[in-house]
Amino acid sequence: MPRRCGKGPPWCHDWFQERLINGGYRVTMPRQVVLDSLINDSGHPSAEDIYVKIHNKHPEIGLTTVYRTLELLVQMGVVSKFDFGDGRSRYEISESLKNTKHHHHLICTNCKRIIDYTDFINEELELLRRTEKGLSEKFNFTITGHEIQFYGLCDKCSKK
Amino acid sequence: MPRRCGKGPPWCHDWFQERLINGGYRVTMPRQVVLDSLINDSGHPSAEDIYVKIHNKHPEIGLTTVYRTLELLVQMGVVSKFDFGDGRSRYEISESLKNTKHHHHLICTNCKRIIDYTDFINEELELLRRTEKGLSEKFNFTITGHEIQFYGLCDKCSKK
DNA sequence: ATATCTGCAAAGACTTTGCATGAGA
DNA sequence: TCTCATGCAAAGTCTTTGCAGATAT
Repeated sequence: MPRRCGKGPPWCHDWFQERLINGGYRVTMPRQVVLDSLINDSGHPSAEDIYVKIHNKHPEIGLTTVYRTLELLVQMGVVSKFDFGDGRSRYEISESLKNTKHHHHLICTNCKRIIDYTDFINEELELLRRTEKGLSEKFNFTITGHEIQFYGLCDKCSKK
Repeated sequence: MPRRCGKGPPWCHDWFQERLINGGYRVTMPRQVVLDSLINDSGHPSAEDIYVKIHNKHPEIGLTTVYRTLELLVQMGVVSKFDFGDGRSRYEISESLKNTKHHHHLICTNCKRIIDYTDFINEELELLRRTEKGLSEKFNFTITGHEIQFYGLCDKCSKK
């Protein structure tokens, strides 16, 4: 039977507890803390970024658990995993669970700065939908996601 | 003074020798062998794939050199580096140096199969050009490349 | 009660670095 | 000749795994 948050701690989310239970998983503190950290993060944290961020309040949560939790969250479709080519995976809460608009990424290959852009998105999305449809028909793929990113040098790095 | 291939071995490419020299690099056997392997590879080999592929004919070329050469080739713009989320980098000769059309990738998240698709590319490219222009103006970025990939399950994997 | 989760330490996978030897110009 | 490139082994990162103890239901 799903527990209810009531006036619970900030990392307590009804919908998440229910999704865990429906998936046959247990509602644990580390899972809720990691999820909450991602909900309140506007960036693209790596596993270690998350570990460090929650470490003050929750020193009992280990890096291994963060990795394992992220894997679970990705598998549940709650979180998206990205690779921007700097050798570590980065995570972001799924757009549908956040109040942010759909966006793509612009990455500076020099300083690794990542910019989310939402401009031009509508046009892109429309094309993506069509492409997705075409691709799934032609190759018999069940398409679950896409990634679009632009690489280049940011203003500061290109001045040098 | 640039050497000329003449009736040299298959891995001898005039233009590459010149580009090396112009860049202040030396024309060495491993560099030419790695480049030639990529030219004759229609897939998306990892560093180790390349190492294995050339190892029979060139057992004297070590994995470290393959890594170092790939880094050089990417930096020279001769080769593109990709990350499909399976924990290793993958490489492809730049389209302008090969007789293949521009393509994007469709990746099966289960069996890791990668399909190059060229359909819908024209429409995509046109949109990308516009987006690139818009982004570079808005964020003052010097855009050097883009990556578009779709993820999903291939026909075989989605049947299971 | 008991199957799942967790933390720690150790192992694993890929990539990079240090250094002496070898090769290109 | 003299600098740059290479191979080997070792080190470095990020990530995963094994296992005993802790926790959720």
